Amino acid sequence: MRELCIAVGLEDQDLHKLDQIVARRKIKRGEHLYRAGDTFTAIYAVRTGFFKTDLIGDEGQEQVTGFQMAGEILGMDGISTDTHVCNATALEDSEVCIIPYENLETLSREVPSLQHQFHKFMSREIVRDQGLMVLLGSMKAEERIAAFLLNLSTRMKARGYSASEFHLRMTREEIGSYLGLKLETVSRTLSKFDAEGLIGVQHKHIRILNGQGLHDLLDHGTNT
Amino acid sequence: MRELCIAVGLEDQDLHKLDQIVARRKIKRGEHLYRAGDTFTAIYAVRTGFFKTDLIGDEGQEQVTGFQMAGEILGMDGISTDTHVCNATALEDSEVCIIPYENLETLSREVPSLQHQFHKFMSREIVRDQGLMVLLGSMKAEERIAAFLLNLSTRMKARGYSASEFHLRMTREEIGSYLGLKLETVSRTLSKFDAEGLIGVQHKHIRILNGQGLHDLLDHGTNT
DNA sequence: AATCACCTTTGATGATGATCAACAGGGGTT
DNA sequence: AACCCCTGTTGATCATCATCAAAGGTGATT
Repeated sequence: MRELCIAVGLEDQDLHKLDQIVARRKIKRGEHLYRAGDTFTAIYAVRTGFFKTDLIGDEGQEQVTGFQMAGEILGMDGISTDTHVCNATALEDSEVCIIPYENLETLSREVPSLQHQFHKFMSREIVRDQGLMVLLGSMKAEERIAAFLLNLSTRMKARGYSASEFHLRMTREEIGSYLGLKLETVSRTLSKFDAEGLIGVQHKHIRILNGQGLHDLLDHGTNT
Repeated sequence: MRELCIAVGLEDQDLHKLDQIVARRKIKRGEHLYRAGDTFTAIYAVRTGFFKTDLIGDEGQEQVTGFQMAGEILGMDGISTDTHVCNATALEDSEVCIIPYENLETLSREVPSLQHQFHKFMSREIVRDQGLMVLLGSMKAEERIAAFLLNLSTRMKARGYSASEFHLRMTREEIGSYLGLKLETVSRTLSKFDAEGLIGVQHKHIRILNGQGLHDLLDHGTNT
């Protein structure tokens, strides 16, 4: 339990209380953790694996709204209307902690540090979404891809994996959907970065060869 | 106090407690409610007026992340790091309720319905942001403008104003920034809608003449 | 090992919206 | 009333990325 993200900073006794309301669940690759329209009952903390969340627009167009890895929280979109508005799908065999929402509210009334931690996670999600809005609203294709790769790299590193070499769990199409680009543009841009020596691309295996070079792409091509 | 959005559904006695921690503040047009980098101490409920929030990217490019009107909450981005990440600016003379965050956490431990209401507002913000991500990631210029106008119309109506006739508080440039478009594109698209009889445009005064027509723009031009 | 489905790459073309530029209109101030 | 600045409109051109199309790779399944 100690590694459960939302439990950071809890006292032993409080951790034990949290432990009692939490269950676990394994999700196989390709399975849904929840779907848009499902009744909201719990939020989920990713223990292992990799997820995507997506929204289906009114006419069936899919838009990926996020990729979640170990330590990240899923499902907070459901609190607002007691119904999940997005789908959550495992992109590899995964395991989550199920945190029943009613119990979480009750417990966080007893444990201020848990309450505060939960609020921070909600707020972090808001900040993350707004960062993506800036990306979608003002960056060009190359900047989006560079930002995406650097973001993934940072998150991998924070989890003890290599920051410079990793496997993409998602397809080019899913990346494109997330970044507001078509899959061909994603593929082309990755090829270009590869040709320029910024990264090495072999299928889904990515090596960051010149992180600074990727950073430089972000710091210049912006509009006034 | 009763109209304070976050207070919906509270008992009289709880409302009184909330009342005791809340203060008010007037903000003149053009003034900041808070700025990026300010220490986070409170969230704000708009009582009257109109705000925009924006994020300044690493090289000074502004991106509007939202427009807030009466009953909407500002500042929840700050919980995550105890620092506001965006600016909030009044677009007309306005008044807000100041809800000191520490007091809110304390009180919401005593008042479950307040706690739940607060969580709903955070979640609603997440859902709103994700809706905007879909707009930015997959809609064309005309669809974005149509969606924007309809969204404004709906929110005006919910507050008792006319849904078919209202004043824009923001400039074309701010609309463009919000929608990921340039101001010229915003202007051109509004002119086109006007020419087609969908709306009437006189400077910042907008009349919705054919709401269904605007809706139809959304329901078709989407990608597979 | 062979087949198949899916993912990816790459090329050619075209549409959308950005950019550059000039001008018009309002609102406020003196 | 005259002026000025800010905001908005409109036109012409151009860059970016979407679209259409074809072919090559990979991994899974039989």
